[in-house]
Amino acid sequence: MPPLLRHRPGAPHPAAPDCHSCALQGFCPADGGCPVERRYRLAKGDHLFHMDDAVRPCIYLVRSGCLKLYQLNQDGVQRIIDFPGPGRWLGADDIGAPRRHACALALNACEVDAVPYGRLMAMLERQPRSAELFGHMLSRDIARQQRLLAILRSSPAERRVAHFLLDRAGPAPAAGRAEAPAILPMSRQDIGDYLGLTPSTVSRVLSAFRQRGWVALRLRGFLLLARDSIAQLANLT
Amino acid sequence: MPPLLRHRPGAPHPAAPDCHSCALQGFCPADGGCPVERRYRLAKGDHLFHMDDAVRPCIYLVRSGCLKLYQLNQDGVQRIIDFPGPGRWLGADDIGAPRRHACALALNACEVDAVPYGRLMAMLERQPRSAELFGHMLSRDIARQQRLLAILRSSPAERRVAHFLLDRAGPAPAAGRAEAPAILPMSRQDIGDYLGLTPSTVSRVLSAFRQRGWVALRLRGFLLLARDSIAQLANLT
DNA sequence: CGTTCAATTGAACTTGCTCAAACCTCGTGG
DNA sequence: CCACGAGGTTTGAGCAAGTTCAATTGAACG
Repeated sequence: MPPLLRHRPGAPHPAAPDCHSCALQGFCPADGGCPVERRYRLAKGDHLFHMDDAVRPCIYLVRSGCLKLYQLNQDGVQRIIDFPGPGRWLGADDIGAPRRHACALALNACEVDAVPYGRLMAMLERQPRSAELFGHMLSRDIARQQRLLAILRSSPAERRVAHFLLDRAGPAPAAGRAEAPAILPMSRQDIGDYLGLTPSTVSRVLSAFRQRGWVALRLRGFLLLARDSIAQLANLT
Repeated sequence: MPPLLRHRPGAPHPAAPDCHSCALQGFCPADGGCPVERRYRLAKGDHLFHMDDAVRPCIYLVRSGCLKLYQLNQDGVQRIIDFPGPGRWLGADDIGAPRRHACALALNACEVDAVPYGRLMAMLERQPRSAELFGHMLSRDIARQQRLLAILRSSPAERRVAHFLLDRAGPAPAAGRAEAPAILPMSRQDIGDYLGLTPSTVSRVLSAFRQRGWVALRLRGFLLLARDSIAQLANLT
């Protein structure tokens, strides 16, 4: 079990924990009743939870770092579900289930805040239209899954990778500002599993992008040099 | 707007509406407070709602028939999301959104019951652990999406079609009983869009199954002759 | 009975996979 | 400090699967 930060459970959170990029944006009451209970620090390779763990009734907010959410087949083959990073949450789809249905592994050093279901629900119920709020909260994840489904259904490899890179790079920088280097903490194998491609194909496509001058590649990161070209190829709908 | 059945809103549902196969199985109070407000009858080709319609705060329970849930690209290309049939619901992922993000089209004659969010939520809140219940309700859909994701990521065409047929055929009949004929109300194009294949490939695979004696094909339906072989090919994990 | 649209089938082609070899990176230990 | 080894990455050649395009068949409906 990973070490946890000092923070008195039950008390309102001592300092605003990155509210500007929080997944609960707009749901917390303005009077500072932050529902975070604990902060976990994970080192690279640590598991936040395993498949078939008993579900601790919490959702987790990712503050920094990047995780790999995956399932293990009985064949031992992994099925990547997602790579949640800062501003995302995990565990909401295990609400009401007895055991976790996936593993969550830290790809690099991570900070993760735990919010107990009880506090989340109490907070929502203090708001009018709690059902709508909760639904809206979940709908972002459903929409993300559907975007991935759309890509997997029938896109060539280059479009899949283009989409993935844009997703990793985040929103475009303000006009006139340079692209920030983006990290790629997962292996080519992981990317391939996520996109339905083989590691070889991922590598080939990335090399092709590099040769066209679209990206600068490093082993665990990249820099977008031609976001427009990549976005055009990805053909975002 | 489709015609609606006579049923006094606000009153408890006059007759138990197919509770044995209802998607709300286990959530309704035992004392008969069925939250259904109205029943819609749709003819083949009718839309229950369109993309970008203002969201009427209801979820819809499919009682009979089969619908096509899809989005329209700006290119005019359709993206199939799902084919909800009896016992499924629609619209839960639009909770909290201002506009519907997909179209729902009846593929044949359908009966659909509407449940207002308000009643659903009131019903859940009368139960202990309403959050868990609601989460459990949604998790079935998420699990379905993830199963589809797994298939799309890297299965050959035959496995995709095998999986689709098993999904359409429903659970195996009791030992010794014959397979019931299953309907296939959608076009080959729709099946292809759903599975990430071309209509040609779908047709080829179905023909191959027929030639192996695994299925009997009709234009808008089929009959499983060798469920075992197909299940083995689908290799359900 | 003819029209129309969907489904089937065939042939050539393209894409991404498989298999395999070479290479790079990084941690480990001499 | 350097050599070594292990694992991940890149790249190539051949191959198999599915697509594209087009022609044919079939079914439904006026």
